[in-house]
Amino acid sequence: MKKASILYVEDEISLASIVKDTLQGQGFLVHWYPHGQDILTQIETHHIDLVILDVMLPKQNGFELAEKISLVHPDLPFLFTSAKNQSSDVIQGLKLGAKDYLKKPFNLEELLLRINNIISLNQPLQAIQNKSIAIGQYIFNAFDQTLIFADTVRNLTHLETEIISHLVKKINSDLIKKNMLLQIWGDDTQSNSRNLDVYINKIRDYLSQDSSIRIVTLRGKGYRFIVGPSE
Amino acid sequence: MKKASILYVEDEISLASIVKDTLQGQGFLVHWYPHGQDILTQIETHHIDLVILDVMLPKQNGFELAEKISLVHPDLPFLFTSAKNQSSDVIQGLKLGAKDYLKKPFNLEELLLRINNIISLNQPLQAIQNKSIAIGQYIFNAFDQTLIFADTVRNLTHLETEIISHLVKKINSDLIKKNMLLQIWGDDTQSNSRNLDVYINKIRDYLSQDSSIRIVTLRGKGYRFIVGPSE
DNA sequence: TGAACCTATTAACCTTTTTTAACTTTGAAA
DNA sequence: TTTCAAAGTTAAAAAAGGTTAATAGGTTCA
Repeated sequence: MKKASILYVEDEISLASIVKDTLQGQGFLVHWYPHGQDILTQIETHHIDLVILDVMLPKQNGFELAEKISLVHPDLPFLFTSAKNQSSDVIQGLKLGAKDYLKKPFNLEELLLRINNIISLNQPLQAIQNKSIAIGQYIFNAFDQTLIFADTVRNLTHLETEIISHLVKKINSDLIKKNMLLQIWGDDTQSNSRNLDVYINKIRDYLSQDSSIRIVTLRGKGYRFIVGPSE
Repeated sequence: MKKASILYVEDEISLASIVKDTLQGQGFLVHWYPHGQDILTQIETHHIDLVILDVMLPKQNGFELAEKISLVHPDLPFLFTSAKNQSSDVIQGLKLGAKDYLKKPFNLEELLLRINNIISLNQPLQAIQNKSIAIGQYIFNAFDQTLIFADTVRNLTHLETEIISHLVKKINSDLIKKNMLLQIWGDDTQSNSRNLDVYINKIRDYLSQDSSIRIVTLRGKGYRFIVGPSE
């Protein structure tokens, strides 16, 4: 399972360092910043699964930051930590769309549990390995590298399997092409991008016997893998 | 949208009554019980979307109850409310799989926000998926990327779809151009702004067959998408 | 070793979508 | 009424992706 990546904004250095170590100890990839400047750029360049924002930051406070972030990335989950412990503060935070609001001082174990709650909810499909899963009328098995349609078994290559796995993981939601390239080839060069195009073309062909399956192109962004009644 | 159904176990009658009224006022269907007996039967007979458990209950406490429930219904989300406010209690509750743990006394608005967080997270996709919506005499489907007028299906591009989605979301109210640019392109440069102008022009054309639909320009601000008799 | 085979990558050419550019119109402020 | 920025309109340019085929790279096995 891939490490979840957390963006953490906290200006208290001693606290930040403890939290960072704890999260890293649990296998998270942590990007820590003492202030909110250039946060949007950071989100663009790194793949981020969760944002943790302190509310009282120098200059731009956590609430303002959250608003900016969710404007551009409405599906990126975030939570607040804060010494502002009034009910009204908590409510303001939650209203902004925060998945949680932890009052300071918080217990580290509680933080971890709450993070796991958010992240696990956000990626419901996990262990695809060694399990056959249905894609419309097809049956896909990443371990066997097979795609079955009505008694016909098609043996897939490694990359075909890899790409279908990515599609399946993000079924009915958006796949960012750049992320796919990074995860599959390790870099997102122009030529890898063309390569992926070729594979998508091939996979579209493989899956063409069930018309309820579609790989929609989000030009300039990626793809959306749609499986379901299309009426 | 269907009413979400909540199972609520709380032995303090006066509190329970207030919470119940509040939840019902928000459109939830509430099943309240002062103790945990026969809860599993209740879950079998009614469809339940969320369980709220007080921790300190007579006989069987909330933790025990939660264990029993999640054994049989591992995907049914639950949260605790409790006057047991020790960190260790919270952690114990979360470890059992609770989606949240509210310390008493809690603010009712906070409760509502946290409930909404849990319930909306639990049904993230269906809502968007494959839902056609009427725009005057047109039918728009963001998922299929189609716009239908009297048997004629127009396939939309990704950006066209994106922009119409934004219009629809703010139907009959103001759309701030800057926000649209940020959400769609990630920045609000001059050239993206001209680009949006081009798309608005195109979409006005697409929607021109129903004269009750208008995209009014709010010069220097954005647009207002008006659908309805044009008094 | 090298021929047959399979997979991945690159290339070439085409189509569609998005962006940019250029020119026109509009509307608010001076 | 003049002026200028914002938005409308149209067309051309540029970029992304679709498609198909050729090439490269590596295994396997005689």
